[in-house]
Amino acid sequence: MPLNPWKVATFNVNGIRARLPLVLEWLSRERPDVLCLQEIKCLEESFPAHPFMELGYSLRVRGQKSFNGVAVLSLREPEDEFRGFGDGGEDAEARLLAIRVDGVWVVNTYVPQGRDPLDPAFQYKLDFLSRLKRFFESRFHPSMPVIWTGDVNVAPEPLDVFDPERLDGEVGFHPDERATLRETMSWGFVDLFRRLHPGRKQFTFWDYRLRGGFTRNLGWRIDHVLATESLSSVCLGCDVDTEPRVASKPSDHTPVWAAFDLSRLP
DNA sequence: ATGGTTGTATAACAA
Repeated sequence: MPLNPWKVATFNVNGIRARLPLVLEWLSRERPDVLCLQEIKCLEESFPAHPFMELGYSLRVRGQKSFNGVAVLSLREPEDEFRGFGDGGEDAEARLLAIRVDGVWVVNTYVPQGRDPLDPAFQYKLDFLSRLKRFFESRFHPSMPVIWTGDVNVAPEPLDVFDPERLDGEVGFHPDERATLRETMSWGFVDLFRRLHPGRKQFTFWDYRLRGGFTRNLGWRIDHVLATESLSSVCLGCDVDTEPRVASKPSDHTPVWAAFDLSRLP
């Protein structure tokens, strides 16, 4: 590792106010250059900004009362940002927040969960993923250093769910979602975790409702750090940190991080 | 088990 690896991390916190001590502890220890949060479940004015600022982070928050909500923390001040798609379409749900910092675009998304393949929310999820591809096409170029990260709510491959036979066709592991995710990723994204750890079964989310779900490893890999080729080529590591998932009062997700040597960017 | 738990508008959703 070089002296200054540049680190980005993603964490679906399932309520930032309920998770504040856990997130602060993890952030103090890991000190990523950028931390993307999803499901903060509060308005921007209710986000506990001060303890993060005391740790030296700049904050961008796109909040929503009770549901959804995303935030991006960064050690340096963002150089630019996108709050929502900004494409003229519906932008009421707080699910997208992007910043450019240290010359890297970091796009943080909380992709709709989809509820059930027969629910209208499922099509909304597919539409969100398609709209994201158009967002990437219109704002960036695949030759740029771009990271798409967050809770994507789709397990890409059978290895990414605890029981691929039983879960085939369920929300989160439906062929249509997997195909739509591939289509959006085809703009120019590499799944860093899978590229670095082929064949490894490692989840990022374990449903609270399955008793002993974490211990029995009944999980899903649905939180991702996806990067364009230039960043992928200087990636130093990408892994899942399960420690916050076994702490007291855990989120149902756990952080995923990736490190890069930006000085070697082509 | 059309179950289970958790966070938020502390009632009923959403996940």
